[in-house]
Amino acid sequence: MEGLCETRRAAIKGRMDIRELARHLGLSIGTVSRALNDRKDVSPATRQRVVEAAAKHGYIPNQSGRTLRSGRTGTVGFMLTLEHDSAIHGDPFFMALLEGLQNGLSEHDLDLVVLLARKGEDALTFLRRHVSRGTVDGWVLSGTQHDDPRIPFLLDRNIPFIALGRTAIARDYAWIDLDFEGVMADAMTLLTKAGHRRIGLVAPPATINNSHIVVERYRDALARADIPFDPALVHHGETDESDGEATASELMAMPDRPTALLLMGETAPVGAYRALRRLGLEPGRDVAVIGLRDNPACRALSPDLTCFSLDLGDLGLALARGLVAMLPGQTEDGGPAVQALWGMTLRLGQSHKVER
Amino acid sequence: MEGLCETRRAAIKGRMDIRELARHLGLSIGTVSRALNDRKDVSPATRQRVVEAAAKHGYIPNQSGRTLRSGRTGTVGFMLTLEHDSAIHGDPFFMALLEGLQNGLSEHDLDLVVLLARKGEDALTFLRRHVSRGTVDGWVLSGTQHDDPRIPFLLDRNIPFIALGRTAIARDYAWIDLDFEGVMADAMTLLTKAGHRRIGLVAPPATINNSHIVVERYRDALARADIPFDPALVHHGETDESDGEATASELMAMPDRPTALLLMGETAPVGAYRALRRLGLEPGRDVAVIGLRDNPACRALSPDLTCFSLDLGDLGLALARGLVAMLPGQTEDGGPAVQALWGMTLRLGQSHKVER
DNA sequence: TCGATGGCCGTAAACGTTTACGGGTATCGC
DNA sequence: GCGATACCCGTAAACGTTTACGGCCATCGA
Repeated sequence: MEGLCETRRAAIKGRMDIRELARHLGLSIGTVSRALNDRKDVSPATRQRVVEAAAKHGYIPNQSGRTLRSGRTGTVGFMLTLEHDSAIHGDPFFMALLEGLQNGLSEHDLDLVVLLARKGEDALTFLRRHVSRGTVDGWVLSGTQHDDPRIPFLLDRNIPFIALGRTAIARDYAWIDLDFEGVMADAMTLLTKAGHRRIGLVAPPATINNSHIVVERYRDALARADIPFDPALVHHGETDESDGEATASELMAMPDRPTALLLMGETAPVGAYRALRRLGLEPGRDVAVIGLRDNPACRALSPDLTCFSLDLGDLGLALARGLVAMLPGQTEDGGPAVQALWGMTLRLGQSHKVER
Repeated sequence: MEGLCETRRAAIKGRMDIRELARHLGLSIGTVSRALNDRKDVSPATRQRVVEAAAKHGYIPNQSGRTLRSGRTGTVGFMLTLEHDSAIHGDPFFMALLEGLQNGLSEHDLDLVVLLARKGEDALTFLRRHVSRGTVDGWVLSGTQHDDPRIPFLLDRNIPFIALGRTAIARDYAWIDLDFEGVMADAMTLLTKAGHRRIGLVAPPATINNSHIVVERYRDALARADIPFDPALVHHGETDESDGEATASELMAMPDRPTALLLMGETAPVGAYRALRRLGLEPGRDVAVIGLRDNPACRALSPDLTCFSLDLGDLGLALARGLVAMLPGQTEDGGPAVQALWGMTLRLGQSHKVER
């Protein structure tokens, strides 16, 4: 009876069970499980025999079964919110990042799972849904808002996570953020040293956290150079291509128009080039232009855009390691949560120059 | 005893069980499950009462439990192989596609899960690993090779999938592919009508399936225009930026150099523009250039690149619907597997022109 | 009135793992 | 020779759902 039942299951499903594997080996499923999970209480000889048999029969443990019992999924979730789709679509930022993340997680036998919010689904309900379904062990959060409800949500349930980007939340959690302070300092120094006194700034929307940092450092740099702050020179927008074009047009239509543009968006410089040329102005000759990152779109610009670069693969690796340290049972404790700024290096092109 | 045990579990875990929810309602867990899954054998009044209680307590079923029992995960996997990373990194193709996919799946209460192969992990072993772990119910395959082992693997185990791209495999399966036939016909007509007789072609690597189609149609078009085929004008490469630059340089160094370049890669035109200008040649004036797709990088080019466009969101939607029709229990049968070409429309810029 | 039918609901057995617990040897120290 | 101690291994109970099955009650037709 019992034997019949087991053969039936194996025959029907055609899948290698841990039970089936144990039967082949003449062992109990408990021993097989212990052997495959590198736990103690298994003799080296048996362990090897089990591992070899598993490889031979192509046995890979069912994830639902092990998750249900152990509570661990062996996966980490990356939350991709496509709220501002234009900003993301033009953005190869994440693709390169994902690879680094997966590489970092692979070191600990973990897998990365990228999840997308459903149409019209709020970021928090999306997170809540997947958290209570138990899809992943930990989270990498991107696109952090100035006041991001996901952070307290995860903190209160002490679910491991690391954020790509700071917030205004005054609680202790792990994050890595791009060094916008350094970027702004370098860019503003370059421009003020060259004699620019009217510098147009395109910053991300005010809801995004780094927007505040950018504007703050912009004003600091002006003060250091004894230049009065003119709020009309600062624009907040989606920092995508079309917005870059519109904003550059507006700034250049001012009576006392800027001599330099600082565009803190991935594809904004593309639009800015277009807008300038429509006005008969050439970037790098009539107007100085500095962008944020040397992404493929900006690399296509001519003259070469002066902007900043970073190693996205390394950043992904750092995020992965920061998160892994917080997962239960990985190390003893992992120490304090990582909080770090990720430096970006200035790449001089031709676009920051002007002829006087 | 029993009551104590249950309270302990709920107190410790702090999570709302189906058992806990049933206790609150004074119902059995079977009835609760049936009510939430919209099955029969539940009175309308009870059903409503259960649904309301679930919403009130924020109960969301644990995925591992339901998957383990039912065999369904409610998710669809998108396989992202970063083998040719340069081709992908510069490629916002997928990001836009993913959104359409998720939207299509949301219609059926399914979720998209993007998975990355580990470093050095073969595409097939990656797939085999996740299939036997049972991570998803169906697959969307991209980057199909000319002879792709993943196709027979999934077919033999009759696991639902749809491929973005054809292969040379003569078996019946669902796929949607870009209409490279149409693209090549339109592009070649444009060039030959303009009098070009030496047209340089940059095609994807020979292992990629569409590479064959591209070259085939290239020769067809030449034959139609009574132009002899010169194999020296055809290059196979990664079709990324640096490769586009190298290939364009090579082609332009020929004694009888081409008067037009046809670049069937996402970012190859960016490199080509750069190479041409280094030789003192201006795209759209001295050499005609036609690209594949109007991605952000190509949109940054000046003069405007003549290339093709498609709605990636719609494509994702179509893929999702094609796959959903194959999932068990969705419809009666779903009919024959969808096999379709996805049209691309020509966008005329300035780059295809030449002065004679 | 009675058998049959159908609507609701509870019971319990799965699904495939992990893991606490206990038992059986062999080894070791005295 | 004997108790104590490792070292292995098997047993069985979880984990949270779904679902086949059976039972109860009300309704209905004759």
